[in-house]
Amino acid sequence: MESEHVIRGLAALAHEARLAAFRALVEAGPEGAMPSLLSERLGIPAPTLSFHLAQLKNAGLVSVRRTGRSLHYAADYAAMNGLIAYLTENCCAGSACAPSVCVPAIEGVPHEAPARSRRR
Amino acid sequence: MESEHVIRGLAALAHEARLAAFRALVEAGPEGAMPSLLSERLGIPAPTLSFHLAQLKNAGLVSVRRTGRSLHYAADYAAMNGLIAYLTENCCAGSACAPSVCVPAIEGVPHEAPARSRRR
DNA sequence: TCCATGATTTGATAATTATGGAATCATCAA
DNA sequence: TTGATGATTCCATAATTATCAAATCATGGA
Repeated sequence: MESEHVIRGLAALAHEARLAAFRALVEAGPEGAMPSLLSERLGIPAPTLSFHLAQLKNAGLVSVRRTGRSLHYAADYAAMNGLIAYLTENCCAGSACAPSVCVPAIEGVPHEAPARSRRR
Repeated sequence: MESEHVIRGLAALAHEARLAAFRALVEAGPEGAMPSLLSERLGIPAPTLSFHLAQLKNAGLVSVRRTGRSLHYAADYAAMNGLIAYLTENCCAGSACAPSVCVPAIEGVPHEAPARSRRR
């Protein structure tokens, strides 16, 4: 079920701490950021932040990788674009819509442009 | 508080019934649709739908107008674009981002294009 | 080993949100 | 008025979500 996935994404972003964390990661770029940094930067206790990052991860909006004893969370641009595409799908009855696409300009892994408004 | 408004919008969309209703309204265009129609189309009891439409309205994502004894809810494209703009703000550290804009192609009231990525 | 550090899990509590039948409101036509 | 119709509000119940101290896990040195 496609919409279910979208709903999880929207719900994940619909919280002050998570939206702030996600935006910080979006700014951070493909490199991502460590929980300890985000915790300090956003003023969120580590366990609470961990809970919220888990939600974002569960929703597929961020990815994690480990380097030594620290983790690096990074925004998943493709997932974000997918969300936006779903919202704007069919929005203009077939015309006048500029594509909503966002790709990290920094080097990083090349993300393919997300599918757009497949009309029926 | 800007983010608070965005959070209300995201939370409003992060629900199966509301996302379905909003998308139906997005498809319906500026004309909008009546609750009774949506209720039947989406299979949602009238009181429940009314509750959810109120949430969408409270979040500023839809507008309402009355015609006789029926109401017409319509998607607010500018609000939707504002949401998307907020999410993609700073997403690419300043480059490579196509603008995310959606305007109703049908006649209707002309919506100004939403503000995009005002960098700091 | 043992310690220090970065991070998550546990768990108990608090707060918020969703549901839909019944009652009520709003408008119009006869 | 009265009746019919479109829609919302009330309200009790159910379900979900958030918080963070304390405990635990994971990794890399000394």
